[in-house]
Amino acid sequence: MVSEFMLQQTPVARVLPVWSVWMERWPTPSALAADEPGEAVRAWGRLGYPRRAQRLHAAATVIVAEHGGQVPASLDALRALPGVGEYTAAAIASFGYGQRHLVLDTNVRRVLARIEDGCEFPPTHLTQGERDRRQVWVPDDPAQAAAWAVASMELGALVCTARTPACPSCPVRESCAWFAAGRPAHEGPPRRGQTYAGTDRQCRGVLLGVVRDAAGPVPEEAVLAAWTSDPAQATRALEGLLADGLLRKGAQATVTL
DNA sequence: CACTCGTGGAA
DNA sequence: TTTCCAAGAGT
Repeated sequence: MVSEFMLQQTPVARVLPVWSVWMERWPTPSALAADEPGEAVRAWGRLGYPRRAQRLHAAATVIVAEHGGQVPASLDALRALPGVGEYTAAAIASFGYGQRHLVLDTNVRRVLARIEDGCEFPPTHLTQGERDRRQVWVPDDPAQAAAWAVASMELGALVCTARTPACPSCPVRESCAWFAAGRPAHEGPPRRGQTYAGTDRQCRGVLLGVVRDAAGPVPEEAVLAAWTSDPAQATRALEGLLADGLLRKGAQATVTL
């Protein structure tokens, strides 16, 4: 569950070291729940999207309060936990409990888009229709389904990659529609296009980083001073971080995690 | 459905 | 140097 949270939009290589330290410190949901949410945010380091740390801590609290400290096995119970969406719930139930679910992450979506649809990339947004069409790929036997979930994801992560897929060494290239079609390039508009420099997101990251890397409470003034290009934006970002509970007001105009 | 929310490494 | 993008979730 911890690794699934950390891997939401963050590469494996960057997650590994943080995950090791985290699991050493908080081996169980109750251990995490007993500590401060701010400590979870601090231990999150620079993995990005620190709200995931906050939600993981909140999920641990719910697990202790409602599930006896054990990560629930049912999809519905998992889905009800903060920070657990369709993918993460299916991943935990499948990888952790050997259940039969469609674990449809970005890797598997790409793999099946190529194999079945002959398209280089899946649509931008996941629809129920796509989900229905992929569901039939899941083996009937739960253990086989769980193994298939891991395998299809690994195939996408290591072989059938987004940029330069290793088709020559792909074990299923003979049954891949995209390969058979000569690997046609993606049609349509660019799939993404988000600038990051100068955004509120970057600003929030800078401000939170100041507090995260400090030993104790940081003067509000010092936090805002970390973003000089647009003071109004800094003020707005700080308010947002406080509203989100990622930062808290301390004594004497200071802020803490 | 569209938008927001971090970060850093590889192409 | 700029762009792309990595095991998504919540509003």
